[in-house]
Amino acid sequence: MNYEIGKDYIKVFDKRQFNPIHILECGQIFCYNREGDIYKVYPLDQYAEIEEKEEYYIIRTQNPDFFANFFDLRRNYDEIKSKLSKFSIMKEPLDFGEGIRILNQDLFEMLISFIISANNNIKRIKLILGNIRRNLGEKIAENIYSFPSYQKLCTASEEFFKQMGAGYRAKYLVNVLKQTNPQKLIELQTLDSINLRKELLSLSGVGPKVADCIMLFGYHRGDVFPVDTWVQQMYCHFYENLENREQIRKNLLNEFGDLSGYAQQYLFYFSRTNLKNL
DNA sequence: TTCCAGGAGGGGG
DNA sequence: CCCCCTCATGGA
Repeated sequence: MNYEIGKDYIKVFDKRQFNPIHILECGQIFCYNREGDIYKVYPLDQYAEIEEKEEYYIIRTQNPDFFANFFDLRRNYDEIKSKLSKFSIMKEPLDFGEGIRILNQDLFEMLISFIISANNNIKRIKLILGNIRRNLGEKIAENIYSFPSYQKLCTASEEFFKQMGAGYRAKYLVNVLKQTNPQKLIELQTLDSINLRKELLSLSGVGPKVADCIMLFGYHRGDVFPVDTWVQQMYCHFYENLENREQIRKNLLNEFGDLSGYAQQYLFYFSRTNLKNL
């Protein structure tokens, strides 16, 4: 893709392959804010601001290399979209979510974030994670705090996570911090998707859907299809009435193969914002 | 008031 | 294996 890296910025010229609104609002990330025309993004302990210019988007950051990888800039999404466009069901979602990219997010942050996401809504997920950041993280910008380190999170109690709003998921968080750590998650990268999924499923608070989200947004696996309530509604609307999410997942994986992860994100974004009006 | 949200854990059959 | 229930919380 056409982009330019400077000392403290990245300019992205191909607006059809990079739309910060769709990238950030499509449900894959919880650490961002919009202030006027500027998007502020703060994965892990990094920080960037994105603004649209006439000929390009500019990402202002002290760590452009990190965000070039974070925004998956080296991947050509024209190819992916071209292949996906052969599926008739993808026509509208591709148009609606033009410029979506699958982010390369931190494994440990994905684990914690998507445990909290279970049976929850995005607004409240952002709220809970923001509470945890504000209480355990370090200030990295005005009113913005870093994602806490593993060591810092380990000092937190179940009662603390409940106070942050995590509800009954507080117990899962305390448990999972004992089961694994960031380094162990990195070491799982070498596993094939079947065994990686098996390992993730052994963790507290990680079921089929959460495991698939971690694999897609953290490990960037294309051969996963997270099935949540929106995907299920989408499937019942466009394919057939099925209540078994595991069966839905298998069918969609069989349909989209290694492009499943990308297809899922377009379909999820489209369904969550439009399906209720169809 | 009831229902729902990027579901998972646990028990019983 | 499957089916059923429960688990906080806040907005609609």
